[in-house]
Amino acid sequence: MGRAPCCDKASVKKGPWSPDEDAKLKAYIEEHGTGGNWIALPHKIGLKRCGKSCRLRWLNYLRPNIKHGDFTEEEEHIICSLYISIGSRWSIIAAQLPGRTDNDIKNYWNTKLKKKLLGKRAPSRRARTNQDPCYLAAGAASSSSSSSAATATQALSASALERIQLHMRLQGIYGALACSGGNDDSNAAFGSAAAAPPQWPKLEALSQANRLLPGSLPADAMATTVSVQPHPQHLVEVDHHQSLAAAALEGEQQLSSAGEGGFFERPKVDFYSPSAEVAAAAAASVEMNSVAPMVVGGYAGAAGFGPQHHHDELYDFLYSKYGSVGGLAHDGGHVPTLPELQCPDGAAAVVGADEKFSAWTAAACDYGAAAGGHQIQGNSIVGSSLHDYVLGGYGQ
DNA sequence: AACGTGCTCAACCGCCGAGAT
DNA sequence: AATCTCGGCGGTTGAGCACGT
Repeated sequence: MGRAPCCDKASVKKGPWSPDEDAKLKAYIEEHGTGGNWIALPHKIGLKRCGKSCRLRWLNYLRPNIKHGDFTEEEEHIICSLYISIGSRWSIIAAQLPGRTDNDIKNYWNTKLKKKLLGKRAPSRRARTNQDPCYLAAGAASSSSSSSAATATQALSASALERIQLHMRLQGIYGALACSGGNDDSNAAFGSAAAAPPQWPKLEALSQANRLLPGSLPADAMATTVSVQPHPQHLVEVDHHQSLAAAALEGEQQLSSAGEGGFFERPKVDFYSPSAEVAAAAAASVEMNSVAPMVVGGYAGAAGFGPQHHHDELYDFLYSKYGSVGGLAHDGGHVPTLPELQCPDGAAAVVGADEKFSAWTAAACDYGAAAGGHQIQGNSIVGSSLHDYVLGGYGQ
């Protein structure tokens, strides 16, 4: 049942930090650094705190150049796009937003953005502790470790479910705008530009100036602050097809490297690739591309809807063009660009993301692009279990 | 004014992976 | 190779505040 706690809980103070404790911790770290040992640090300063607590306090609150509150539209957009792409990898998302902590982003997502995008109320305390069916459905996956019945539904994490919802909402928006008349044949829909479903919003580069992290921080203060290196070749400069191919190739490699016995069966991949060399070259520079899952899911043939289109769509959705519940103003039609995601831990993060992707794209992405419809085909378990959860979010 | 409910966010918990021994 | 220690991460909790009735 896990390893022993890192400190003696009986002699360790918990709860909110006092200004005095903050001052002690800040002064010490600014002068000496952490010494590479958070556990020993509180004893050196004379704080009755757990080392992990000190680390958290420093990283989330005391560290220089931390921003709190007031997320900009651009930041919201980045968070949403990355969440759709990689799920709840808050540290990776935080690495794209200088000055923001993973904790802040996580809180912001859970309390505001999720509701704005999904139109879903956060489960009440009562619902969480009792038997609220919606909450149980949503939380089934994350709390199912003790269950021996590893159903497909349970294998989907709560964040994956939310991402399905987000995608479906965008799908619905798209369908309402672009798809006149229903389409019961999903394969036909994929082959038709007129009925093509949207691809994932593309991540593009923020200006480099906006990406650089403060260089004045002590090295150990950057423990979870990942340096974002200038990137010589932005996705935005890469031919779209190259990006698709590269991302698909990378996903292919990662999935194959996951070895045999994977939980999910891979869907058949049939994506456009100009050439293997180009794809390989692009793959070397593209750490992650949110288009990849859609490629894996079989959408790559869709034509006529460039990444900017869906990027705009997400933005418009987020900022009320389509009457989302958020209601934030969208001034002047300017759409901020999104960052090319640079994973601090590189391949591992990508692999993890793709595992999630393969999970739900394979299981649930074979749904039709019918206008206004949110059908899920090909996996009745996922479809039925999602039904209430998904539809419950509409109409707000 | 009093009460109940919902929201926010700082902090905690427990697991995992990496590195050291 | 096995075990231990630590940093890091994502999920969850709960105190305090805001708001509605």
